[in-house]
Amino acid sequence: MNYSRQREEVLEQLSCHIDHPTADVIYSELREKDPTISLATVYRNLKLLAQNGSIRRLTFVSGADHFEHKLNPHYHFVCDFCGKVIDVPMQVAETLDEAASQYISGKITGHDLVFHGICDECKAAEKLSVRDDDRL
Amino acid sequence: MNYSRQREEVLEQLSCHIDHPTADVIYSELREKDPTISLATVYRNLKLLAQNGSIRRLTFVSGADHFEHKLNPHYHFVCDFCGKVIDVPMQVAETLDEAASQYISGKITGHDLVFHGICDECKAAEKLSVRDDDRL
DNA sequence: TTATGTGCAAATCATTTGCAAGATC
DNA sequence: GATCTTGCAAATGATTTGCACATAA
Repeated sequence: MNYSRQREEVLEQLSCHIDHPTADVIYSELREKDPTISLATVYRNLKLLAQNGSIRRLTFVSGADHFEHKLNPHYHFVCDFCGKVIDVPMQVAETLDEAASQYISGKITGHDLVFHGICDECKAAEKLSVRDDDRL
Repeated sequence: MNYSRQREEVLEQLSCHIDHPTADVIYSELREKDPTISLATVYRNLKLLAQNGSIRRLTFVSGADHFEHKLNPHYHFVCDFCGKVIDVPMQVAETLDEAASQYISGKITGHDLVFHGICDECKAAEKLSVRDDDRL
């Protein structure tokens, strides 16, 4: 990955946020300093930076939202290669909510726990062909 | 909420999935049984059903993706009213990954933990005015 | 017989892509 | 100079909305 002023700006702008802005927020803020930067460049660089691990995209699964019928509460596993969502039938840890309540002032009603990794099928496929990570 | 055949169909179609389909998948499947149902109706009903708690929409924050500069790993709190994302500086529980690995066959690389609830500002505002939950 | 829900098409929002021009190595 | 990156505008994908008609209470 070559150097680019715009990518540097995107990273710097994100770094000075204590909250978690959207691409559009970053774009609007950058426009004030650099009136020619384009939204596409912001999106492109956010994606690149997320792929190389410098920043994190907060998302459950990329693409369209997924739905499930509400049964008993449970956790999920998302394959970061194919995007598949699998239920994890492990015990839900209610104690986590109590632990977190000491750190935030709002009222906690529950939590979502999503494990990330590679599913068996993708793990097998990965051995054969290296892929360019288009997700993230 | 009145009864509607279409809403019933959406709920039933989702119930018979062990995976986590998108709105479009539900729509395509329903079209075979009920060739006149519209995509808008599927979206509308998925939203209503999620709002009334019958089903769950799998999403981190609704709307555009959010980004953060990667510091040390940490958890998040999302206000279900205003959508705000706040860092939770509690200790990350690596033991969760081990626990989950007994239930799934893929390789786990990490996890995301998102607490849900109501932030202080919304909690205060809520006392004054009841809102119609447009999120979800 | 009023409020609610539907189907359709158009609108909107988030994100990506094609392409010609500019920057980097 | 070959390759990577940008800006712009157009394209795409996901979801919502306006409106006239149909259905439920």
